Amino acid sequence: MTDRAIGRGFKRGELARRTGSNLETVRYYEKIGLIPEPPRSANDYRIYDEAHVRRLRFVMRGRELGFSIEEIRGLLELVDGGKQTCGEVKERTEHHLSDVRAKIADLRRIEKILAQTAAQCSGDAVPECPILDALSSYPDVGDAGHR
Amino acid sequence: MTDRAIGRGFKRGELARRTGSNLETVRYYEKIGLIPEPPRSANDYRIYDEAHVRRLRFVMRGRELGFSIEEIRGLLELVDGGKQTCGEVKERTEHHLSDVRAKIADLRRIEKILAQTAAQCSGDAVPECPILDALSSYPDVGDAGHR
DNA sequence: TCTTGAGCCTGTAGTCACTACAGACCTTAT
DNA sequence: ATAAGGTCTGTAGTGACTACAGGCTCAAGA
Repeated sequence: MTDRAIGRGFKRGELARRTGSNLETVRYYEKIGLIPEPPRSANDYRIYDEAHVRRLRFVMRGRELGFSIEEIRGLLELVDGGKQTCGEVKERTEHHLSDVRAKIADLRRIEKILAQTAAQCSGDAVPECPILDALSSYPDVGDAGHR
Repeated sequence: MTDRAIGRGFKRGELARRTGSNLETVRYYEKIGLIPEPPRSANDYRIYDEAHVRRLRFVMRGRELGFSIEEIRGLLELVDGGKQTCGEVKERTEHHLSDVRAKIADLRRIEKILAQTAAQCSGDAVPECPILDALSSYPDVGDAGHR
């Protein structure tokens, strides 16, 4: 192969390895336009460089912090547009932060219920089970769409 | 229709309304075997009764508490088996509780990073952005599969 | 030289837990 | 008579991947 001729590029496997991403995810991100289509070698292998590594790391870091693909796409547009105002980025980050905090609150509510219910339980080999009772009783049926 | 003739049964819409679930979700749960196939009226409408309401509420409550469909299926098998030992149920609940706590810990870590990063940001219309810098730097690449 | 294995290519299907829709049928009220 | 609304079916779409089948090229070992 002509890798050396093209110069310091590397293939998909190495990009995945360097970024800690899954091999298939690389192709997926390319398909949905999060990372650019790289040039190809003579035998149609994708050839990446350091810029691709940085881009993919940005995406992965965003995912790790719980941003959705579309949020990351938006952040990348700000970056690519050049006219990235820090204020805009900060606003989106804070919006996302409030999403995260809402999720935490939700999970804490669930944690509380589970812990309380489990504590009521004897753990014996008895057919009566307060946990199953708790699952069977369904409070505030008329809830207006929260998850 | 022969609803009254069949006696105190009701149709899918009312089951959904009574349980607060989505109309289509009822059919979905039936398809995957979480709630039993109800008898049908002459015109092929599903006819439910109070037992279906209880069953569906159990499922929905479990989902609200973050149990997966398969976990709920398992819980239902314990219930249906009759030989439900409270100990088994408690064990599963506590296992799930530890999942929930792990998720909370994860989200708190994320919350912290986001809050710190946003705090560093001036919010001005400046092209340099500490948030984008933070997203670009990708710590501990060699992470062994946690989400 | 042959062969084996690794790595890459493509497109497609599967995952989870729904949700939505199209097109047909039936019921109910006006 | 007709219009609105509920129900039936199967299928497709969501998000964010992940996995696989079937085929190609390439480098190294026997």
